[in-house]
Amino acid sequence: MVEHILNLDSVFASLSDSTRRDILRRVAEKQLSVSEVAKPYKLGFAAISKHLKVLEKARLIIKHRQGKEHIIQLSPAAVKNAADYLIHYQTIWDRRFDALEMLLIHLPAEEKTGWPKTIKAPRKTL
Amino acid sequence: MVEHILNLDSVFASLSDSTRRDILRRVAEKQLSVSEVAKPYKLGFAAISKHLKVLEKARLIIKHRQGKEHIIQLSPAAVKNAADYLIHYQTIWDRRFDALEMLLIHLPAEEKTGWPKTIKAPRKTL
DNA sequence: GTATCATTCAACCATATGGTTGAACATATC
DNA sequence: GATATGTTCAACCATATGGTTGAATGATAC
Repeated sequence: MVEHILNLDSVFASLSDSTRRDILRRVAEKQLSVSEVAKPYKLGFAAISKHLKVLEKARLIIKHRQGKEHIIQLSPAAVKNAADYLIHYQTIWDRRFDALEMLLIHLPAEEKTGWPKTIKAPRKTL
Repeated sequence: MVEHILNLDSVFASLSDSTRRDILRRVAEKQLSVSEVAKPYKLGFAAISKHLKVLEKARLIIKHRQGKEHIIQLSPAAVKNAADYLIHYQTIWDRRFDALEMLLIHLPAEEKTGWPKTIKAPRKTL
């Protein structure tokens, strides 16, 4: 099903930097040259180049040359795969979340859950 | 809607380490003491303790004392929030993915997309 | 109180990360 | 060919990360 190797370490590491998340977001809207990518930030070109290399290694973007410019685009396949994984994670967590929620709703708090009282029980409306 | 501050930097940084992802997965199944968490890995206790602190700071787990043991549980609220965010991300990406797919289906490849020919077009069945 | 068990803290080390600067490389233009 | 433009590379710096070891803390057991 998943054709490409999804390196979760590098994908999540890529996403752990807000500049890179912002770059991803902008590149998702429209393909950009490296200069265009760099424009909004007060970083040097080399720094942007490094960020792009991180994103490229994580297969979140594709870089290719067009004349003297290097064009950056979101890498559709890798993004799709990452999204699939995240959905899977989300499912696991939601299930667990529901289970914990059940516990909290049906048990008299602290007694069996072993939670400190300062921890709020999750709410359905959350 | 989101009550707690979701620090995406620390959440994604937490998820970028496979040991921590594994700990999260195991703790999601069942609450564990620090020793129990540590057991499967060949790391020292201090290393595990550090990993747990990273996860705690990212609000992905809750730690509390029970006698002389420290019990680790998945932090439901934070996990729910993280999952919500990931779903959102996934939605953005899926939308973008669909848009790229449209482009690739309806245009004669390389000419207007500017993609190198070695890049496979995404497939509906992916 | 003393010993023991569970865990953390402190100090240290190696490597990774995010940034800088300035030189180098491609491509386009004159 | 010379020059300008766009981007990367190399070297460097500061800080963060992931690990170690050994001492310190906190709670239980004797």
